[in-house]
Amino acid sequence: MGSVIALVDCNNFYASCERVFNPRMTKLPVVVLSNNDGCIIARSEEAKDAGIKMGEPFFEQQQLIDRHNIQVFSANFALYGDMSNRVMETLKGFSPHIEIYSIDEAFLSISCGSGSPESQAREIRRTVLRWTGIPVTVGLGATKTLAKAANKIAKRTPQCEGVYELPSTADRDKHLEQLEVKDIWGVGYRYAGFLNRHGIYNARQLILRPDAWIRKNMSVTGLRTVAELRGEPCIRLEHFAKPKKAVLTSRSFGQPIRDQNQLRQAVSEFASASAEKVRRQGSAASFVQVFIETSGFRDEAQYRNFITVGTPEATSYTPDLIKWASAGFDKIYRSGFSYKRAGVMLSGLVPDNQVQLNFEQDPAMSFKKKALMRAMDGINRSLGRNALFYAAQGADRTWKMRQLKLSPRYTTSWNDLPVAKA
DNA sequence: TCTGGGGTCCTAGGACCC
DNA sequence: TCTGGGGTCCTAGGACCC
Repeated sequence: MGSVIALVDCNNFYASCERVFNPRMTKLPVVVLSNNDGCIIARSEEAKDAGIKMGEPFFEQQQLIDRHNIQVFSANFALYGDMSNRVMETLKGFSPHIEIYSIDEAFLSISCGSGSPESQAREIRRTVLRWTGIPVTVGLGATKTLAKAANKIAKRTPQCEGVYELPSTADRDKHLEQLEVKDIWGVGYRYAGFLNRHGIYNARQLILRPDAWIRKNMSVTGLRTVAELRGEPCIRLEHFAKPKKAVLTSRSFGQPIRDQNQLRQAVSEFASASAEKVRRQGSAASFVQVFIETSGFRDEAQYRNFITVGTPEATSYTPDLIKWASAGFDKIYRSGFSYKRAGVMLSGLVPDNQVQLNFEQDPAMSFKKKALMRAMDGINRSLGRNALFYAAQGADRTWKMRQLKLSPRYTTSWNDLPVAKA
């Protein structure tokens, strides 16, 4: 007794970020595109009302966009990441028990001591909006899954005004009738179809099924989801971010690449970016995976392949990782194809300070490598990504993304600072 | 035609999340 | 012309061992 889980979710987060610095657009429909200006990955309410679909290719929605005068932005993840930090810092003021679940969501454990959970939730909403300009919705429930469910209901019910609490009393189950199985956290497209075929359409019907049936058809993860819907906490609040087990950097290219050297440069760049992410969490990688692929949408010869290369000892040293990635790449590259996408995954991540040194290796060298990486990361942090980069990455960037509608990095670059005019 | 019975470890694939 | 990117967990089945 005494505490409840709140799920705070930023509304249409990327679209909202763009609007914070474009007050003129407050009432205009806004969409944000994925990398390479490929798909629509965020929509303001007005854009949703206009019938713009989530995840659809931009070019297919172009007519609708023109007709409704929808404002279009290329993804600006530097901006969104920074805005996310501001929102999360604000939330930390409301509860020390917080799990940052994604770029735009956090679970908070709220104690019922100081005001009802609902009044606290309303205060959270007001404060985040005032301090960051980002509107949020808060769902309240006895478990994470119920908080998620409450959030879903709040979002689609205007009368909730951004806050909804699933009651903890016995009649909670009736409220679960409002929740379609496809909207349950942990039930995706496949399971929703399966459940529907068995006559189960909403969360209430689901929790009435016997455990054995759930276990058999939806595995133990399904069982956890159902227990949580019944009000029994099974998924803990993770206060500390767990280190990632694998890190991936991949991109589609603005233009297809046929040339081996150019493609190798892209692969080197992805290896370098992944290495930096690995260092940031204090890890070293035991495996390097490289993949390359052709478009899949084009009516021409297709090729995709990947390779896993084991490193002699776990490392986070960029030149070594570029070397292994390039070697792998040269093994899987085939000429005569138009490549559209490539990526480098680093896995088998171990804490950097526990790396087993090869006995032939000079400990002083390992120390120098780490010092060099620290210096390089520091310079790139202060002067911008890739201020320093390796020759292997190539200087011409022929494979760069298309980002025709990029907004300025208002909050992370002095040059892009918004200017108030008198 | 017959072709044990366990265990463990690894991997590929499928499900999910944002 | 143009179709995102980055993760986690679970399970089944094969390899291998005794």
